[in-house]
Amino acid sequence: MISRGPSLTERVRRHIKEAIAAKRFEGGRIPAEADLAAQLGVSRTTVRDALSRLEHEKAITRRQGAGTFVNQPGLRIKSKLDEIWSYEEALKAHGYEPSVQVLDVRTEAADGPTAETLGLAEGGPVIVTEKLFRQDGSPVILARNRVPKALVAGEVDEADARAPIWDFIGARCGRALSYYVSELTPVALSGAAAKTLDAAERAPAIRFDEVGYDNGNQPILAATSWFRDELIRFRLIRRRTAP
Amino acid sequence: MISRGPSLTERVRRHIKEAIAAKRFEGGRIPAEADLAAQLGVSRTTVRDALSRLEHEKAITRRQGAGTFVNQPGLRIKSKLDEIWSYEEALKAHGYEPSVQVLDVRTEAADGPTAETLGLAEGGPVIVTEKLFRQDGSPVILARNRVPKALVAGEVDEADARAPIWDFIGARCGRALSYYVSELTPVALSGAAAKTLDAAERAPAIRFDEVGYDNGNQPILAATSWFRDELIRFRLIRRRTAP
DNA sequence: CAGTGGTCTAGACCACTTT
DNA sequence: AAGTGGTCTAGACCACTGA
Repeated sequence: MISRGPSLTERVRRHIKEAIAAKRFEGGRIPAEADLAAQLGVSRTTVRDALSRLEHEKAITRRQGAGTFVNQPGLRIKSKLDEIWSYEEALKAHGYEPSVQVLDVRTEAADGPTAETLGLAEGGPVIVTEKLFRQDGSPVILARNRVPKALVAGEVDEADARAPIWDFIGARCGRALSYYVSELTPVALSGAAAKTLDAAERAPAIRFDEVGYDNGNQPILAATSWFRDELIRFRLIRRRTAP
Repeated sequence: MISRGPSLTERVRRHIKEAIAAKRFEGGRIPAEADLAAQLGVSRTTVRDALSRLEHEKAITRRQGAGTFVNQPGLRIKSKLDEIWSYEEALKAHGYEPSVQVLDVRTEAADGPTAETLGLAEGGPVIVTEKLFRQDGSPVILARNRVPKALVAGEVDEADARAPIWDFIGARCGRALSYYVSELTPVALSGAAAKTLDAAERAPAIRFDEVGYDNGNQPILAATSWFRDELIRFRLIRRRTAP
């Protein structure tokens, strides 16, 4: 049967996911929805909802008339670009133990573009934190986060800044980061960024310009990050979408 | 009522999508699921399925207990990286009329890595096409596609190669491209690639290394593309996923 | 508290794939 | 023809939001 947990659908999803991980499905074929429902003692709708979630995670493939199948491991990619939520986790997925160094925490006046993206008056105070992520001692990611000071309760010190940014926002702003809209630009590292990342002048890198939104689609975070690519690589899955 | 079309759910989805585009929902608030169901004369399940699809496309946001809301236009991004399916379409979304130039069509022996990703014997013949996409005359994307010759019916000429690659595969290989797994690397353009793209030596760019799969998760396409970023920019939405 | 989306059931028929 | 996922219905109760 199924272990306890949140919703029935979610428990069914985890149950199937565990079975996939344990390779309990012969030939990668998952039993028919009706069979699963009978086995687990739930309705077919519940099974279908669970399978839909797994399909969306690219864990399985459904083919009408044919059946439901476990995806190849290559498809179940770690550190998919669109699912990265924490740089620490992304680096861990690459097999290294990351370390975080807080370079700076300061309050400054928002410049024009920042004020605009965050919906502030120009010059309104923002808290800026800069962090450097290392892998085996080598700097890999440089991140600069900007949060409106008005949203943050209390003062911010280095220890606060060390936590992942969404933890910080959840704890200190009374709301949760829901998603990022990210823009991705290839750059040649230079000056301070190159030095901080211990990279050659004009070394190729990727810059992320991101805006973080809360559940109500209000912008609460403006972030810029630089990635050295020798040590971290991004993958994603592209699918056709309906018109 | 609802216009004719594929499935009821899909028709409901399009109906709602049109209403969103026409701004027929006051204050961006979409009626309650039960109301929509009654209005359209379908079950609430059908409405929910349609809304789920729209939610996945980031067209709407659902908040339990509160309601369903139209997303801000900024969220409904064009040319999202994970939804790009045709470079022509992506360029059009940037507001330019793209042109395509076929640089080369040839048959060659697969090298080791290509043979491995495509599941061929080493040295097995692959058809290679190289295409250059321009925007207002400026080269923007250089794409190199490799397809196993055994999959392709008949000979391939420039006119065949001019079509989008999935059209070509659908028409000539008897199967459909279902999705890509893409790896993204920042590079400094040099040599032939820099020259072809009319870019400065060591100009920053992004290289895509991709494998295209069919419905049965079989690899049928190995592609490499280079993008000049001055003219095209990529965005994506990052969301938290369930553990 | 009323209203909303979230979960869940039981059952029916259809479209497609495989044998 | 048998078996599979896809669609659709009608109805129930729960969890959460907001006034």
